[in-house]
Amino acid sequence: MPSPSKREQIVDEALRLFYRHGFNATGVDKIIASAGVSKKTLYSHFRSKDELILATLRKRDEMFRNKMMRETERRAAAPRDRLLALFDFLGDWFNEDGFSGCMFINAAAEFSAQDNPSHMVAAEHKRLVVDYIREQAQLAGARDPAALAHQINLLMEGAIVYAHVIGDRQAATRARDMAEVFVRQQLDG
Amino acid sequence: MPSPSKREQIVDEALRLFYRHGFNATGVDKIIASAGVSKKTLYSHFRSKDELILATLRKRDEMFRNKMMRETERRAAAPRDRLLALFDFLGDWFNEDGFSGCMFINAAAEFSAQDNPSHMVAAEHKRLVVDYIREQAQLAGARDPAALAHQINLLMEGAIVYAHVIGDRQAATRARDMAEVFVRQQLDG
DNA sequence: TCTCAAGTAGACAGACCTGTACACCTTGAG
DNA sequence: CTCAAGGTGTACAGGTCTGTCTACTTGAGA
Repeated sequence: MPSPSKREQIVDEALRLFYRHGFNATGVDKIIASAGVSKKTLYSHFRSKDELILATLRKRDEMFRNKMMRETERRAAAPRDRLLALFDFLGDWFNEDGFSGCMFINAAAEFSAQDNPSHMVAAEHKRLVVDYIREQAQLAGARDPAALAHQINLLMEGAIVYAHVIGDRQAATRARDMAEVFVRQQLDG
Repeated sequence: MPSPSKREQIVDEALRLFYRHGFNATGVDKIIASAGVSKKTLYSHFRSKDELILATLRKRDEMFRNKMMRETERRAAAPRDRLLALFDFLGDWFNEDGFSGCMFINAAAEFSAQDNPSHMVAAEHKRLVVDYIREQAQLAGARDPAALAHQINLLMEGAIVYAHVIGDRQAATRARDMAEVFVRQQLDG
């Protein structure tokens, strides 16, 4: 049975390279060289490059949402404050070294067809993020948690695009200020 | 001297293919086959594929902003209404056949480095869109036209991501409703 | 110590990539 | 009619891509 740790090495390195350089621009040869494994090992874990891409997207989804939840909950205890703390998390992310936008937006860009498996994983990721926001909105006592979650998520997506395409460093705080309006709308008065 | 109409044929076809399938995934051979020109003709107009990509992005920028302005101004006469009509334009665009997101977000995704020439054209496009919104905000009498323009544009970017990645058909109206809040904030009371 | 599974290194097939070169055709101006 | 410029079609060089294959090495358990 192939070793799980080798598999992890491959996925971790593929994640880094796909995120930095894109999916089509990153060859299998570069992945195995960086991961320090042979081509045969890679193909014993994954039937094809496409399957490896799917595996990296699933891992990224898990890692990203875990970090988002952890960081958001570390910053604020009350659900209402957490809705805004999401944007502080974004701000830190934007200023990380090697920030290259949202990997799922990038995947949707390269795999444009909605029925492409990678595109579908990206869409699922976005839905799961909205789910988390909706939970917090519900805990905070929002009148329409689903609507508020979509509003907040839409602002987050906008901020990500701003930060990556234009390189706007204020994107996160700008979006946070906007989000505050909708949070107040649903939780005050 | 190479014929300008041939050049236009090449750029038009490259635009269609790059938008639908992505930049790296579209080979020069496919472009010349679709455009009905020989390889030599393409390379007499463009020194390299990269240069062709830049030319298509510049044309897309021109076409997109012209259409955006035309459609927005057709829908509403008053600058204030135009700020919201932008989202009606987006809604129509999202429902067009072959909608594949924003070509400049896609370009930034494939050419992730901020100093990549294609990425820089994408950033410039976004800045020019903001400029137009700011003009309208100013005409409408906004207290802080630049801030309002950024708010509206951030909502537009969010809507585009929603529409493309998740395939949300309501993205444009959702964003429009959100924009109304900020327009009111600056133009009423 | 023997065995066998998992791994490495690397050649290879076959396709596709960008960009160049060569031979030929077409067309309009002098 | 001549001829030069722009164009076509296609072969080609040199490289990269994915995915398969062979031959060899390593290490742990019976």
